[in-house]
Amino acid sequence: MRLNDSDKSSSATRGAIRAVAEEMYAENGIDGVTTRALAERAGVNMAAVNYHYGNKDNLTMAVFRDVAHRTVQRRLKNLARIDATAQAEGREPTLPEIVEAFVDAYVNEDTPRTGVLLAHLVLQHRVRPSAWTRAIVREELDDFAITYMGFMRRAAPHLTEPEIHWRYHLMVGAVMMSLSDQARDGRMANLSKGLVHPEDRREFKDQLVAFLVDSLGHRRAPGGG
Amino acid sequence: MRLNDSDKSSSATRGAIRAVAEEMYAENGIDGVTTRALAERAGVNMAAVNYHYGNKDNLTMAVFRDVAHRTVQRRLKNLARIDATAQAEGREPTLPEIVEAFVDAYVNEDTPRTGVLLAHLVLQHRVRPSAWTRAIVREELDDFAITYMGFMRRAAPHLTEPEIHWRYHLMVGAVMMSLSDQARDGRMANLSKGLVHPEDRREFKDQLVAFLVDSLGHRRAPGGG
DNA sequence: TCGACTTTCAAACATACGTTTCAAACATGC
DNA sequence: GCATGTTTGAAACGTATGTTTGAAAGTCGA
Repeated sequence: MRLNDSDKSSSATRGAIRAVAEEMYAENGIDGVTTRALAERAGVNMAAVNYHYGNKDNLTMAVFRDVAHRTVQRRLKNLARIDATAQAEGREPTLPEIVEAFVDAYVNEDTPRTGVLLAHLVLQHRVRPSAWTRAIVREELDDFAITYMGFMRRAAPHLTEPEIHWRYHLMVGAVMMSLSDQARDGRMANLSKGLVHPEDRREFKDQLVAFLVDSLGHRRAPGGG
Repeated sequence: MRLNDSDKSSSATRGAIRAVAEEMYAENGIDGVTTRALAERAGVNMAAVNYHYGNKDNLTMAVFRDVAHRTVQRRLKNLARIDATAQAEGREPTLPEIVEAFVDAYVNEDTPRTGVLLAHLVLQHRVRPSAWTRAIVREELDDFAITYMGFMRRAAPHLTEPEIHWRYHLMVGAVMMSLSDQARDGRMANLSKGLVHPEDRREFKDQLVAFLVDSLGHRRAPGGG
């Protein structure tokens, strides 16, 4: 028996566990997945999870670290492209451009579960922060946040430095909550009696971008009152 | 032994349980409070929880239903006052007015834990919906949402009907997440290296209102692109 | 075919939690 | 003061979960 998992990467069992974990986390949330249910659905013995991943937290962390990493990479690529275009045209990136670069990872066709999974991670970290959620947020997401705020600064130069921070976090909050509502066919569809369709990627993207661009586009008098 | 709790309302034990539950839910989150820890901190036997409340879910539901109810009542009162003033002046309520009516329940001095608790409820409902979270959301919050959207419609007549729904939910999402960050001395304070102070009620309110008013104040071209 | 290593499996294990039990303490009306 | 109903208390219970165990099965090179 080996505890080091560096050599077990090609096992079919290991892969099945990983794939099913991602599915189930997206469907049931992080606390809603038990080792037993996971093993059964993957057609695998329960002990295999511990054999291949050491323990359940390790598996969970692997899944979500990967999701976070892929999301950030995609966004950084988007931002780099936008930056290049803007520079070539002798201007700064625009707000709609950078907002779209942010939400793209969620509304994109080829990464269907990404948004829901990342929302689960972030909400879990808020509802019940743990060692592994903290680790992922710090190691995979924090740097990107700083980078993104740099772009916000350039695209919305009227915002003060505190406003940049506040609005970045408010923006992330709005997006995460809307993703979690989209996930479990939710409150919004319900209250609107079918008027809005959160599961429609196009509508989702349009409404999200519109809201976010507006929310970043103007400045109030500071200190107000 | 009585299972009906209508007569046990005046017990000191019952009150202690309830008070400590509210404290602990605000501090540790909903899943972070065990019957044992609660009983110990309240200086009460574990069985008292079940004796006075039937079971733990009942207690939790009582706490959060009350928080939700009080929040909604306060907001309705705010909106009624705003409406009266506006009508007297022959105009519609303004966006800053109705946004402030919304966030007031959280930034107010005399209800310090309200915001954090309600955020825990809403996030819990998203992360892990259960019978009792669903019941509270439906019975205490949904009606208010409809009412509030009515005010949004009047204060922001340029928004289409779907936009009203989308932006209400995006707005709620942003607020809930910012409250949960304020709660556990959080990511925002951290990333900004002390530049912003989410625990400062005044700053919190100003930034929140500014963000929300902007996010509701303008309309993008629908369908975009 | 053998032997060493890896992987799978059913079962047992440890633990944390909400809940129940039942007797003791308490309160209250007569 | 006693009988009756209420509240408290320590301990036991049931259950769900992640984890460990030890043997069986599989893999593969010599």
